[in-house]
Amino acid sequence: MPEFRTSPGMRDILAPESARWRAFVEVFARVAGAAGYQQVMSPLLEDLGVFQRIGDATDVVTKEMYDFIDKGGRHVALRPELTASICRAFVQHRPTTPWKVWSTGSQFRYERPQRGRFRQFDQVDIEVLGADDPYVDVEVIALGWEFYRALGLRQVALQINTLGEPDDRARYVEALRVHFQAKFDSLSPESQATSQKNPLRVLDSKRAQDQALIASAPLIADFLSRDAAAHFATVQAGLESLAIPFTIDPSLVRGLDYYRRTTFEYQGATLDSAQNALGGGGRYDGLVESLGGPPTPGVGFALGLDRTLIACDDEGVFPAPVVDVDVFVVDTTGGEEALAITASLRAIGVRVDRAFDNRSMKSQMKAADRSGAQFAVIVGSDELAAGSVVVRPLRAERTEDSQTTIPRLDLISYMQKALR
RNA sequence: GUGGCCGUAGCUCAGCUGGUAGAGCAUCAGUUUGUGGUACUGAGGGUCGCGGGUUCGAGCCCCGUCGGUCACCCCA
Repeated sequence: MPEFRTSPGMRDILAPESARWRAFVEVFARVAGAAGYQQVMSPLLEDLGVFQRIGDATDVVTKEMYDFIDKGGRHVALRPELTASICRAFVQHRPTTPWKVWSTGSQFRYERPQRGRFRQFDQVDIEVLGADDPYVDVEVIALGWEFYRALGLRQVALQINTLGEPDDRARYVEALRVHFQAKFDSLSPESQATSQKNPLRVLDSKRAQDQALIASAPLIADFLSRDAAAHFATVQAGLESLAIPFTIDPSLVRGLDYYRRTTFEYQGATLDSAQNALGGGGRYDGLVESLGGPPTPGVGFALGLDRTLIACDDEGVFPAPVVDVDVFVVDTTGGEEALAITASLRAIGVRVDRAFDNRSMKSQMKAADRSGAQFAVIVGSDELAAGSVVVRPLRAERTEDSQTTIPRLDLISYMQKALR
């Protein structure tokens, strides 16, 4: 065992998976860009207070934050999510609204790692600030849906719900509290505690013991104001007009306290129940204000890279792209020729690799084969003396005279034609 | 934070009721005195996670610890 290895919940992403991650973000950037969203890059580190506005009742804030005092005495934290940072950026820069942005990057939560869950994890993210229109909710939800389709995923289920206006939500939470209090003893010990702090969250419990009481719980639908009900109805109608299938899940409350009105979640059918949330989001109309900005409606989502890639594996879609070179230079005369040849070919945009350490020709040819190159350019002592190089096709069937010797000076134009 | 399972070469793993380590793949080299993909041959590489204990003797048993994994929790 090496003395040092990655810290728990952290990992190295090596090739070919690293290329897949890059491609993943590129697809997302394309989908978001095509809808008029622009990228925002915010710091990994913020004042702790930025994230505390997410809500004191959430585990993300109270138990899972990587926070510390920096050398200047500031209490800072590694971001546990993107939304709060982006809202802080909105307050700081006051862009014109609607501000439609996408973002991506690592986030940090101190949790026990398991399948589809790491302490450093990546998401892609969409936020729209400054528009109250239910059709923004629809656009955002549809964007996530499109993205999954662009990856090739088919077995994704969209769940939606509404939590109502703040007043609706407050009355509903109170009704839930009463409901759970009445049958307190039949709740699991964990849910008993949760029902005191945040009754909504009990609806999220996966324990069998709690299911009966969850099923008999009051429904948010009975607490909605006219405006909230109308908003939700328009969201549903919009999704229907786009032919995006969805299910209304009254227990979909999501983990962050800032959600108001619309909430939604994309669930992978192939993942089992524990970590089946590929992505989720909703409205968070009060968040910007709580960060010191003007009253500003907001809606957005975050999609987890790890879980989405697991879903891709399960469906056999979105494989890691192959990263090959075009040409591999084999030089048995010491390597200086290879230096010149690779430089001149790279200068015209040809992807070129070479061997080092003056290995045997056989060894270099093996490396050439593994590189995936279409051609090997071979320089031995004869070629060096004659001012020529051998160009050998590697992909084609092997035949005795498939290779050809050309003057060194003709190599650039030869390759330009051969690789066209 | 709680619990189950696991921890042997770079990777995947084998190792019977305890007798001081093996395979496949990968790597490197050779068979082929300049030329890859197949085949054959060989080589390098392990203080069996770490620390204690039991024993004449531990990879194998016991305790602890660290790490991994899965589940709860939480959430993406």
